[in-house]
Amino acid sequence: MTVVIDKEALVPDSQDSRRKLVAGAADMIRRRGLNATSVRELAKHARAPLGSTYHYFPGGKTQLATEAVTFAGDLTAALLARELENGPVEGLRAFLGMWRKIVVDTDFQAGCPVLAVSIEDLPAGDEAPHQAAAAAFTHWTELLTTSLCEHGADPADAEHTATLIVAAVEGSVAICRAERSSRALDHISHKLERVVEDAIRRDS
Amino acid sequence: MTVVIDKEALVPDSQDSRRKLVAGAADMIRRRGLNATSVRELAKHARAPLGSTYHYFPGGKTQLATEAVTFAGDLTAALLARELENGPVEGLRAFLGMWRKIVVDTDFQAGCPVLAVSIEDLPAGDEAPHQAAAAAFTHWTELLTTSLCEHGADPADAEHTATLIVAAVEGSVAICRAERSSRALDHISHKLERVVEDAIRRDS
DNA sequence: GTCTATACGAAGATAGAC
DNA sequence: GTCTATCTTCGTATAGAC
Repeated sequence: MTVVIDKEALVPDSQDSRRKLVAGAADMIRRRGLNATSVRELAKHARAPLGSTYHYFPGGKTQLATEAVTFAGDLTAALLARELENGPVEGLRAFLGMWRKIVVDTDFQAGCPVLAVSIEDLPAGDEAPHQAAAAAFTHWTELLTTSLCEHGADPADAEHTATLIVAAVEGSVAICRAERSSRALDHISHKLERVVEDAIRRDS
Repeated sequence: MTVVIDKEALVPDSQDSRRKLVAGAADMIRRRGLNATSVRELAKHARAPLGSTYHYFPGGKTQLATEAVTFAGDLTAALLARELENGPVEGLRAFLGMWRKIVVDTDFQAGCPVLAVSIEDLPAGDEAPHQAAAAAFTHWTELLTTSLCEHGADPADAEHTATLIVAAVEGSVAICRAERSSRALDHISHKLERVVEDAIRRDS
C-alpha cells in the first residue's frame, strides 16, 4: 500500500512561514508605515527567526515590502472584482465598506500598505516597492473602469471616475486616521455614489 | 546719535534657524516620510548643529514633526484661501495646480507632509503630530466648504464635496508618486470640476 | 536548509565644554 | 546660550554552527 504524503503536511512551515511573513509585513506596514516596520519585529510577529527572513527574502526589506504590497493589492483586487459583479454602485459600496471596516475595527490604527509604500522612500534607491504600489493602484482602477464601461459609461470618463474613486478612498482612509473618525469615508460615500450613477447614465 | 539696531540683524540666526529647521523638516518629510527623516540630516540640511535642534525643540522629533505639519498646513491653507476669492472652481483649479506643480517639479519625489504624518506612527505614543495633521485637513475642508456655501451650495453637501476634494487630492498625489506620472491628478481634475459645478447649482 | 550569535552603522537624545 | 562629543538603543544584514 502506497501512502502519498502531502508535502505541506511534512513541511508545514516551509511556505507557510513565508506567507505569514508577507501577510505580517502587510499588516505592520499599513499600521506603522514602511520605515517604522523593522525586520526584527516582523520576524518576531510571524514567529520566525530573523535569519529565516533573509533566507526567504534574499532581497531583504525591499523584497519583503514589495511582496507585501503585491499581496495586499491582490487581496483588495479580489474583493473588488467579486463585488463589482453586482454592478459598479454595489462594488463601490463594498470597496468603501471594506476600508471603513479596517479603519474602524482597528480603532484608526490601520490604513493602506500600498499608500504607505507610495509615499515613503526606502533608503536604498530601489524602485521595486513603488512599482508594486503603482501596479496595485492601476489594477483597482482598471477593475472599476471596466465595470463602469460594462454598465454604459463613456470609456474616457469611466477611467477618470475610477481614478477619482481610488484616490478619494486612499486619501479618506488617511484622513480618518488623523481625525480618528470615519467622517471622511462617510462623506465621500454620498458624493461618489452620485458620481458613479451619473457616469453610467453617460451624463458627461 | 542713537542707532537702533534691529534685533534680527544682530542675531540673524536666532529665529531664522528655527524657521529653517521647521521648513526643512516639512520638505524632508514630504519627500521621504516621517521615520526616514532623521534629526541629524535635518540639522545638517538647515546648517544648524544637532544640539541646536534640541535647544529649539525640547520635545525632540515629535515636536519638530508637529510644527512642520502645522507650517505646511498653514502655507497651503493661505494659498487656498487666496485663490478661493475667485470662486470655488478657481480655488479648486489652483489647489490642484499647486499639487501638480510640486509633484512634477520634484520629479515625483515630493508629496504632502500632512499625509505622511497621518499614516506613519511615531515610535512614541505621542498624538500631537496626528492632531496637527487632522487640524490641517479640517482647515482646508472648512475653507472649501465655506466657499461652496457662499456660492449657493447646500451646507451639508458642501462639506461632503469639500471632503471629497481634499481626500481625492491627497490620494492622487500619492498615486502620482507611485506611478511617476501626473495622470491621477489630471484625471480627477475633470471630475472634481464637474462635482463642484453641480454642488453650487444645488443639484444635490 | 535553519537558525543563533554577532558585526557594523545610524538612530534619538543629552552632558558638559566653550 | 551654542554646539561638540558621546551614551544607549535599535536598525539591516550576515557568518557560520547545527
